[in-house]
Amino acid sequence: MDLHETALARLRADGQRYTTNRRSVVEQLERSDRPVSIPELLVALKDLAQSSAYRTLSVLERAGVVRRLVTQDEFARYELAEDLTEHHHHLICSRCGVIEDFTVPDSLETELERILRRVASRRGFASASHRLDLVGTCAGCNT
Amino acid sequence: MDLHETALARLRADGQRYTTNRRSVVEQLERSDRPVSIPELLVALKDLAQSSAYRTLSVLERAGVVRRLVTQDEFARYELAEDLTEHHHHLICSRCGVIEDFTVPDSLETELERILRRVASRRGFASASHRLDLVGTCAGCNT
DNA sequence: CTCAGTGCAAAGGATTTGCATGCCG
DNA sequence: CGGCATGCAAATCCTTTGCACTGAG
Repeated sequence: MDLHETALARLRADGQRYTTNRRSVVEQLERSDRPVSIPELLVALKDLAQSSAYRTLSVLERAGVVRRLVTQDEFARYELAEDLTEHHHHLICSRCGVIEDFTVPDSLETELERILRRVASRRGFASASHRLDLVGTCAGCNT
Repeated sequence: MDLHETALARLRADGQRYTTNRRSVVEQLERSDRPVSIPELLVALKDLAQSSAYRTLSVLERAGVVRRLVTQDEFARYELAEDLTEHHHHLICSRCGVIEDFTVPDSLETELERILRRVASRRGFASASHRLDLVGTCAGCNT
């Protein structure tokens, strides 16, 4: 199924429209291979007002189209929802805040899932997803 | 080595003192079995001013005594630095923001480390540590 | 046409900071 | 004693919100 059709469907299900602004934001996230902060988004989409960016992303998040990431960085970052992309993890630079995507072998993922499911049920946590990040300093910041 | 001696040593190394306030904060974190937010800290330590809490934790973080965690929650949370406690992971409640600790089998940790080390070096990331969290809704929020 | 979405500017709220005071080393 | 840490209050800055206008359906 197409990304935009899915986005449209999810917004509709949430009583929302799929407007030009919202489509632009989704397209921008699709174009990027890493989570995007709002300042970055505003640079890429000159006609988007800051408040609209916040509002749009908030709506898209509630509809399950995007996911909000919070890091040590000063800004929050957004990416397409997990089920609209490939399951992946993040390399986070603790110096400049940039985030890159990476994946691990399926065998490890499966093992992880199995163990985490057990932990969750033991603690009474519901419908848990996991998050595996690598934190360090990126190539750029090391030089 | 004792926790407070280590804290003292690390602060000294950073040109800082280990004052009463700072010791109280470290003790409070030691006492808690989960990361603590600043509002929580202020309740536990009535005599601590809010600005001092922020400043103290900032100093302790720079000295490598505590670690700052950021979640979707409105407040940041702090815990003792990884090497002062046991290596562990977090169950994060996306509803109320509470964080609980958990551990996974050594075999999985080892496997994780091995693979992540490979990913990091391939991407030019330096001295990376990892972070594995479970996100869901806690027992309290499910009822 | 109607109402949700948008832009602008102002408000919110966690966190940071300036400054005077007090305590640690 | 001298300078760093602390408290108080004010300032910052990301994010949210009020309001009037515009555009989608």
